[in-house]
Amino acid sequence: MARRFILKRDEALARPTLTLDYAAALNPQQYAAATVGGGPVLVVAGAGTGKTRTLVYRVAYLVETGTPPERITLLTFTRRAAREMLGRASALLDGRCERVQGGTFHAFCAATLRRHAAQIGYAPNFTILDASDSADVIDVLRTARGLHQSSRRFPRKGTLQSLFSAVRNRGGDLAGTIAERAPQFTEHLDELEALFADYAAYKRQRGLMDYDDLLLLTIVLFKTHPEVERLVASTMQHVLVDEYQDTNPAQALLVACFASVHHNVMVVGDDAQSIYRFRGADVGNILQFPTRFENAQVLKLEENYRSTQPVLDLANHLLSRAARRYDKHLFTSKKGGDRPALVAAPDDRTEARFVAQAILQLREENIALDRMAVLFRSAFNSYELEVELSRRGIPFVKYGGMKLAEAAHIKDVLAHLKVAENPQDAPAWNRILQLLPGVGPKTAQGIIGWITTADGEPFVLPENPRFGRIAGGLKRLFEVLRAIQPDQTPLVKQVETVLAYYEPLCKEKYFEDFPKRLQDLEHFVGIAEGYPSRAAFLQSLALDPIELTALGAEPQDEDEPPLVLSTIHSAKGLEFDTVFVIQALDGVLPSGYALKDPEEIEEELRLLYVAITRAEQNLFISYPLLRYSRYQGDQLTAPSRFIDGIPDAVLEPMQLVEESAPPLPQPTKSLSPPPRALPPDRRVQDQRDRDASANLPF
DNA sequence: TTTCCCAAGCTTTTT
DNA sequence: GCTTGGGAAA
Repeated sequence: MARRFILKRDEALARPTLTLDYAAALNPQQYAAATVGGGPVLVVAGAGTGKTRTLVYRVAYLVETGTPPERITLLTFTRRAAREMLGRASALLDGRCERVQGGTFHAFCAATLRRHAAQIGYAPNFTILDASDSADVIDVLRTARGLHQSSRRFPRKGTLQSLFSAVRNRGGDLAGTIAERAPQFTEHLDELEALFADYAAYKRQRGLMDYDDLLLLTIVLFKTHPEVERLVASTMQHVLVDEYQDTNPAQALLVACFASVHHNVMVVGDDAQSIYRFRGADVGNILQFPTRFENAQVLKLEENYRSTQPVLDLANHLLSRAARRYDKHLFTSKKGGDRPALVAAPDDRTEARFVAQAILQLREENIALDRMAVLFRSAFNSYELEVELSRRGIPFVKYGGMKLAEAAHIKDVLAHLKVAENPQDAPAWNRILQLLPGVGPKTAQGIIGWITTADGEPFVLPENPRFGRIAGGLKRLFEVLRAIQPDQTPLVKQVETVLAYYEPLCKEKYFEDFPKRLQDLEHFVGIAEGYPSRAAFLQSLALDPIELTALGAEPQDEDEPPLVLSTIHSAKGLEFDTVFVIQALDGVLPSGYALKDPEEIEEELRLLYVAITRAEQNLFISYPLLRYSRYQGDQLTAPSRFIDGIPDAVLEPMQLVEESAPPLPQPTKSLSPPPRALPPDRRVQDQRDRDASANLPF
């Protein structure tokens, strides 16, 4: 290691006057973490122990004690989290905290790579591929090799993409990954290897990077150009990493790089809340932090400020069932609180009715809608509930699931912008060319081959008789591209230009639900307004995707902040007064896919743990006894193995009872239709009789 | 070569 | 319920 020279602090700053009273605002453990000196620090923070608060105060403390805010880097899991923390720190202290560098690993790496692209043989305008873009690229390459028509079944593009990604973000090799995750494809290993290599070469050649590249190429950049690593690391006087339990090996390595000059790195996390193993996250990172970083201090936050003791009792109970022991026992000094309730509903629809009614009832008790959340394993688990909420006019937003930029029509528009930004972006070309009538995969490939190898002015169509049939369409497309090419044109103008061209095509392609899509497109213009440039816009959409469904929220009750529906993954780090966990079924939570691997089942258990520890006051876990399945009609279900057999003293069974129907009005002679059959009012009744609830006849 | 139609297959979580 | 893949018509 290089010799170190420690710069003394400026005299004026040596004894700073702190404007915040840290000791009063924080408990002793939080205070210790927020004000700890330099060096590597691991903060193990159980759920609800004020981790975010501590980080916010940590940022403020560093700024107050003289660290220039732009020398502090706060790495978070989503950009939303970074924004929120820096906003809170600013509110606490002053605007200086806004200048703290904050964001995700991916965003930070993308920015670094743009600055130093040339050093790894990329142009700075490289395009970022999201997972489905990347699958599309793989699909084209697969077809080019003729693998799609191999006699034995060959994995699909999505499967290939996730396999390739798994190989790269776990640092293994293809053969091993296939053996472990998809042994049925072992016979295709040679072809897969070749395709994998094609994919890497193709991206490099066309200036494309997928999510894994952002991290891995940054590491390559650092390793091949140590001076860049030093440069970057020397600007990072303090590195703070949130949700460290969900970092993958590449991210852990990056943290080490970032901290390689100043060694001031604080990582915060909770091994019991690690829920991104499927994405390559490795709990080992947090467990091995003390060995990886010399002289690391380990601090703990243990007292829970979020939840009532009954909620924590359930959380603790759940963790005690894990095969791996977690060194956690959450406690609170809060008194009182209701036992979490377990609700067995006869079917999905009744479950949805129960949740909707309970929400209305709680709202009557003055709990704001946005202080309540409904959490579930997978985005589609809430469909039934969404219908019910809409029917009752309860406003909601949904997080998780489909992203705006994943909708086909939005991808189409984006592809035009991407081509303008990076004319080498073959997958984007492929998309926009195939929108033209008469252009299919083959023609598109031909044109792309010609475009991406042609020198000189992009978007100028030569006189080429081969394109006769489609010349008109191509000509209009190229006019649009030329019009938007310079990024000096205001972004909104660019988007509008593309839309004017695209809308007729869109109408043609998606005739049935064109109006709905048109709405999204108009919304999309509104989003574009917030960005200074096309480049910034594209990067932001790739790295901080906007929830499609969050936009769809009915704005009918503009002034009432909406109820939150969210996948458990997307609810990470949030808290709510009341939480409903729905569809707590075996095969859903834990997911059916997880059942073959004990490690994965354990991750599902942690997922439920994360869900229930979001609750401050009220917690309801519900499941339907019958579920409608697309192939098999109604199916009997089993409650999640995680909640099965938890003592009533910890998780209280609650029975749903239908209000008895009002007496039927006497039929009259007139044939006027009966009054619109509104479903009778229902009551939630609390009964102790668990067995009766198991076979509700209704 | 494109496009249309039908059958088959599968369906998680996210940067 | 939706996407993907195959086959056949245009």
